[in-house]
Amino acid sequence: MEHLTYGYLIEKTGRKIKQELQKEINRLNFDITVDQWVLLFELYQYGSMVQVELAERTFKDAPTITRIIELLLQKHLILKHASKDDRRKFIIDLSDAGRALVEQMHPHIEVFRKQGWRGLSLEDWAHLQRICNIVFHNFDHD
Amino acid sequence: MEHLTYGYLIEKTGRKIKQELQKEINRLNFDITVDQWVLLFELYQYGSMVQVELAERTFKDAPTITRIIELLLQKHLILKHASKDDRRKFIIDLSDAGRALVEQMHPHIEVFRKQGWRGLSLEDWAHLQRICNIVFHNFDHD
DNA sequence: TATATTTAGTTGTCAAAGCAATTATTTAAG
DNA sequence: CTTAAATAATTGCTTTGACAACTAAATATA
Repeated sequence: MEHLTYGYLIEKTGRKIKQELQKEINRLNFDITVDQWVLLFELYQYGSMVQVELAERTFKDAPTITRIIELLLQKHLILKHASKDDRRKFIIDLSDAGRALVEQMHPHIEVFRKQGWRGLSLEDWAHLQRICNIVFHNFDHD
Repeated sequence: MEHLTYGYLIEKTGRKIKQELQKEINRLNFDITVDQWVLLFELYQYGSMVQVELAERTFKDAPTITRIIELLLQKHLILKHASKDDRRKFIIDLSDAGRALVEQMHPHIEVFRKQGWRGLSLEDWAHLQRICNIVFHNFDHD
């Protein structure tokens, strides 16, 4: 564990969380990736959305969103239809199957999430938020 | 910024750091990626190493290391030679060009690193380490 | 010693990240 | 009103991450 830098530490931790969550999803026999889950859950929480909004919310770029959407369409978990007021836009919606999947997965994800936070407090959460947000902000623009 | 989970927050922050560091490296006209930098710097700090060791130190898996090494060889920044005592192993070394590059880049990377930590203290660093290590450990094995 | 198990490294596949370039459409400016 | 600039989404390219399957060599076991 020598002397990692904060960037290294954060990246390593994030990768670990993602990797283990993926394993858990696989163990439960749900056939989607973590990033696909994130996108579905976003739609579940905030309702149908245009692709740019999805990109902003998930901090992914437009091409990445395009491709995740492609995969979720193949799995029939979302619907994509053209916007009427702006013909450049496409509105993305959960399908019934998508909604059902989110509702089935959500409790398991919550359990997983809590397990990862074992031994940590709400105060720690406040710390983590503060630190990450400052770092993020320090790099945002300048 | 709604109500992110810790996993989300950590991943988002890590991605931001990596992205901005890459931009900085590009601005300075160094022709390598962040992950290639990490590997070079590891060799610079700890000396020549076998691929498994590089994998452990950087928390990357063997195939990823194989491929990063391939790219660094193309750029003549490292050397790869067979180990005498174990014919499965390959010893990876910095080339003179690699060493020179690290020494040229290092000060800039340090400046970048410090800029990202603006407004944060040593105590914050201790907090971050504690939190990340606990989360990591919570997922390590169970 | 012969056989089985680990270990080191490689290759292939798919998903995702980041970037540049492109198309189509909308909005702003002249 | 026409042209220029901005926006939404897509496509292509390169790198990385995770996993599975594989080869070759070393170590352990019978």
